[in-house]
Amino acid sequence: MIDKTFDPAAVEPRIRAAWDAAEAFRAGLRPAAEPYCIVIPPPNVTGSLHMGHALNNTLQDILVRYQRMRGRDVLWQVGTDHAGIATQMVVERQLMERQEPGRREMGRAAFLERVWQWKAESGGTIINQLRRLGASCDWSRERFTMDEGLSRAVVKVFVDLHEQGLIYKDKRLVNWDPKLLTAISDLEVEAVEVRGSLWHFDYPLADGLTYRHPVAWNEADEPVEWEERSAITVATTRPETMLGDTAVAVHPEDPRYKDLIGRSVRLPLVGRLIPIVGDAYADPAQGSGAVKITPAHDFNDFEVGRRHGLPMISILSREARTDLAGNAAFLEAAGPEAAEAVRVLHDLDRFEARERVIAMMRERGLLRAVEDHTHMVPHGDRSGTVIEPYLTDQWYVDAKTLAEPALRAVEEGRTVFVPKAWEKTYFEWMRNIQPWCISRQLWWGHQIPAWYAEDGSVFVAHDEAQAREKARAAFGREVALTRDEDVLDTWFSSALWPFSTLGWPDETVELKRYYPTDVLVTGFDIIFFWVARMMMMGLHVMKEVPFPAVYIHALVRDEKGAKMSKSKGNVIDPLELIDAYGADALRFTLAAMAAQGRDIKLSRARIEGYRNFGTKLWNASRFAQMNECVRVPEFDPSTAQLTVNRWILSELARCSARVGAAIEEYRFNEAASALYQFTWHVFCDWYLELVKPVLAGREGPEKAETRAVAAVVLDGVVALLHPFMPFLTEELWARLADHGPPREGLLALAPWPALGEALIDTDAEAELGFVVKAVSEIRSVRAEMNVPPAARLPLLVRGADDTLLRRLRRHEETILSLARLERITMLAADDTPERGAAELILEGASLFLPLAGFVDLEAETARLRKELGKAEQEIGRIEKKLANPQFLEKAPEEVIEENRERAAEEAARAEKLRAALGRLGS
RNA sequence: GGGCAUGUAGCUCAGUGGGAGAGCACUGUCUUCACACGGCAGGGGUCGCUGGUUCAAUCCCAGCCAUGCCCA
Repeated sequence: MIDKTFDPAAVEPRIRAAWDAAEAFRAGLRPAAEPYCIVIPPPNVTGSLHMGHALNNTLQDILVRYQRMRGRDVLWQVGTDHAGIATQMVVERQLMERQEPGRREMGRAAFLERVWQWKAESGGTIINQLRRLGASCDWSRERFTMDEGLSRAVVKVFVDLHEQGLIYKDKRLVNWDPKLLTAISDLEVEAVEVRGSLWHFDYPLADGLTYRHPVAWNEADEPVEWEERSAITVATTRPETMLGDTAVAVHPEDPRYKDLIGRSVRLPLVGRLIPIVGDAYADPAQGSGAVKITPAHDFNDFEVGRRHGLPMISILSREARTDLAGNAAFLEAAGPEAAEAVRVLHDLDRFEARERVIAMMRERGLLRAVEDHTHMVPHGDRSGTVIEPYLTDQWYVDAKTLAEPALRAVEEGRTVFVPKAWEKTYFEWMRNIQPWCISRQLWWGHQIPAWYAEDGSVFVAHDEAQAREKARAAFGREVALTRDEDVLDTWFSSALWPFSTLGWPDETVELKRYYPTDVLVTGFDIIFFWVARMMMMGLHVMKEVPFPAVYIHALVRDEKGAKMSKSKGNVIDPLELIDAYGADALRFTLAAMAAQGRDIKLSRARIEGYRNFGTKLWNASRFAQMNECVRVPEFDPSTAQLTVNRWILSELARCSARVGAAIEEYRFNEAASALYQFTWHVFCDWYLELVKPVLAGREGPEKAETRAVAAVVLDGVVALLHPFMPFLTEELWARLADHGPPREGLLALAPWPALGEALIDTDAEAELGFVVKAVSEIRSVRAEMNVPPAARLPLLVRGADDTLLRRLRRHEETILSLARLERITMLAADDTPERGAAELILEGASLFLPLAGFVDLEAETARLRKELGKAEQEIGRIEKKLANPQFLEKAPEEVIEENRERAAEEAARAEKLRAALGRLGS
């Protein structure tokens, strides 16, 4: 006997073990079947399961389990990425905590050994957590971006792209993390709003030059007063960078300054003579309208510098400390005053240098003003430190060239985004793509396969031997080579994931069979990271899109709609929810809330509700088992005789079609709600109640058929629900076979119950629709009239047509039981029931409930009046429409007809209600 | 400042060019032999605002307001 409630904590591990033992999720077991493949967006190896993962993987699992049941040969490729910075930080922290020697002390080789050791011990956390969620990945094929095979793919792509001129070395500004001492990508930079100041500095014009600067304006905004000035004022949020200024820019059309273009200012503190250039980057409305240009320390200034051929003077070190003494570029054109600057300002932290520069400018009377100023400051998302634009040599991928085919693929619909709106985001990013800086000053990662000779010439090769060979060819002799110390951005290897995991560069069977994959499921915040890069690399290397569809799901927020974050302390741990409610409840909740284009506000109340839903199905199964509803293998559902059985099979067939279509369109919430609606409000609320009299009655063909149908429908609903609630349904699948013929295998591998059109029976649906309506209305009247629930009333029917009579007779027993009636009596057309009977109108007939004992005349009057009011309102609205000649002329015939019918129906109903009120004497 | 979303019942959210829906919460009621993680019944909305298109707008279009996100 099935227990009263489902116990997830006890059942889940057992079910998981059964799946494992059967190797149920292994790809390739159905060689004749059409393949279906999803590669997991590889989670970070240092990570643990958060709500975003839970949603992301629940959706993938629904797709994958559905396709597996549909008979496809499914590969859900699982694995993790090596997360360069994050992993290195984790291990360094560990070393520090254990008071062991640091990374630099132990050296590169020893450190990497420690990282691998850490990976072996702790790197499997998230994979195990995915299993708790019920994910049906092919665990036997787990991959890691640092695996031998995947690393080989990385080297090959690097070498090939380099040969093709698509990877190159360049000196540009990068986002430099002065704490981690590495370059990071634009996407790892977070802009944080900071309340700072805007300092206005006077830069004296060279050669004693002066100009007229307006100081007062009239209403028409025309200057009316000027003053003679000998300095130009610039505003800056970063005073310390002035030491590296190489120009002042003004807008070419700015009347205040345009005559000064081509002249020079003498840079205070440094004495360098720098030009005033005209450039539209200077916004006349911003600050003083003149901006200092520091090409080596600001991305915009860098561009201005390029346009005007300005020198680039870097005045900061890798640690973001001032670097002035012995700095040739800084000293080259400096004046005598620079000596003091070097003495006072050299080797200071950038923020301290800022204070000193401000103080020195103030002492010299060159600080004109200070304003409060709120602006966005870039921060490293790992280190949290302020990112420094920094001039260094780095490796770059020519992303613009690779983006071309990736853009076209989406424009031409070879890859589609669901929902489509995200294509715009993708286009926007791809069309404005910047060179992708792929080198990182880290140890953990794929070391760049580039070797340098003593003269600095570089040899990119698959391995050292090949590099040596290339060097020999170039120099005509053996030369000493040193390998590039840097490693590649983690995303470089992730970009290859859809084919590197399948064996590329080898021409494996899997690669041929599963590439391109079928869909990529991910969050919108990751479009740039994964989608764009996988598209670029997939198209370049494989000449084919990596996936024809990208499903973008929502962000999971807390119940107030705030983004979950550790610093806010509002993160909900999915594992804790699984402990509390079971994985199935969490999964169903996420699926039910995964409406396209809207974020998920997760609350415990919702999860509890869907836990209850699972219990409901569980108890329905319990009921079926108690009533010996066992499967009858030779029973063919299409031969069912009883209308109620034909009806539930019809409803099941509709539900199955709806769920399948919804999953295929990535409408997870629609699939979930179709299942919820059918299971609870059709199967449990009505079917099981309707067949209770049969199941409680005598043995016979009707009871046998009902038992068989109940078993078929229960099997069906359990199977349809399996992609959403895999544990509970797998358990029920087994328990429902406690009696009767044994199961052949696991539900995870059972066929999807695609019940054909043949089971759809509109007559049965109409008939049961009537029964449901009749019972509901009678119950409603009883409740409103305060009839004691236990009281059995007679029902008098007048004016029923043949169909109605037949239906009443056929379902008399169930109507009597569900509406708590004593008997149904037919009245002749001229018969009037005794006074004090409540009347309701159904299908053109009058149904009377004699309530003489308990009827409350006033309540009944009020009830009828309300009904009548509704009917009249409806009639008014429809007749207004029908009276409009335009409507009759232009609206489609069927809409007009429908309105006419409704008007007639409502009119008849109103007529009867008025008569009923008349009988009550009001 | 630019771009993209979103605004529907107390809350969370579906939905559609032609009769406003769900879940939760709420109210009343029932310990009836699957289930109180339950049954039955019920209340509750000018579909953000203003215009336009249309025979007909919650839905399409424009503007505005509000909120959120992304980019500068």
